[in-house]
Amino acid sequence: MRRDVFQAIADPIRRDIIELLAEKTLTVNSIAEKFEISRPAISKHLKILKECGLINYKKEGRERFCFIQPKNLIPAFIWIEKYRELWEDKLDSFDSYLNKLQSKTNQNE
Amino acid sequence: MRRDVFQAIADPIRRDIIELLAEKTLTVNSIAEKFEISRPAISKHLKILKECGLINYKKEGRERFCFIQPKNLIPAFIWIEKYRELWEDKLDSFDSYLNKLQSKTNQNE
DNA sequence: TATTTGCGTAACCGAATGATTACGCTTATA
DNA sequence: TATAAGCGTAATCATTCGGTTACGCAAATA
Repeated sequence: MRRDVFQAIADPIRRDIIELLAEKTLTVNSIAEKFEISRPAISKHLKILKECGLINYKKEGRERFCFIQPKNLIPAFIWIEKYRELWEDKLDSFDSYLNKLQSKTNQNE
Repeated sequence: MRRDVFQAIADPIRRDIIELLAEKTLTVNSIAEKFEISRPAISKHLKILKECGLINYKKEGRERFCFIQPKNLIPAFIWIEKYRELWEDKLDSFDSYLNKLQSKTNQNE
C-alpha cells in the first residue's frame, strides 16, 4: 500500500477535505456532512490523510477534531516547483519542442 | 476513469518520466530502458500522461519522441501553493492547532 | 523482398481503491 | 441507568490500477 503525499492528494475528496481544514478545525461528522458519501468513507479518507501526515486529530470528549498539517505538502510542492522554470520560460508546446530539439542537437551531438 | 494532473503525478514512475522529459526529449524505447518494467507498461504510463496533457508526441519515422508540456502542471501547483502561507506561518503542529482553536473561539463565537 | 525495429494495444491478472452496510465501543445526555 | 451521539473498523463488493505476455502493424534495413 503506497502512502505518500502525491497519492493522498490524488483523490478529489481528500483535496476538498484539506481545503475545508485549511479554514477551520472540524470534527469528523461535520466534515462528513459536507459530502455525499457516507461517514465511514470519510473516516477512511481521514485515515489516509493522517497516515500521510497531512492532518492530525485531537480528541475532545466523544468528538474528534481534525486539523491540517500543511507542512507535509511541501515535498509535493517542491517537486512541482522544479518545473515552474520550464513553464514560465514557455518551454512548452510543439514550437518549443522543436527549439529545444534543435539546440540540444547543436550543442550536444 | 478519472484523468487529471493529480492522478497523473500520483504514480512515482510517471513522476520519474516527467523528470526525464524535463531534461530531454526521448523516444518511447529510450524511456523504457531507464526503468525495470516492460515497454508496454511504459506505453501505458505515457498514454496517461498524454491524456492529462503533461506530455505530447512527435512522430519521426518509426520513432515517437515524447516531450513535456509543463504548463499543465500549473493547476496542481496552484492548488498546493494555496497552502504555502499556512506552512510558512507555521500554522502547523499541535501547538499551532491550539493557538488556532483558541483564536477562532475568541474571535468568532 | 524478407527481416528487424519501434511501437500500440488487446487480453489477462492480482492487488489496490473507494464505496457500502453492519456492528461495537466510548462518551454524553435524558 | 437507558439511550443517543460520535466515531472506528470489519466484511464485502465493484471498479480501477499497474503490470505482464502475445500479437500486429508501419517504417527502416539487409
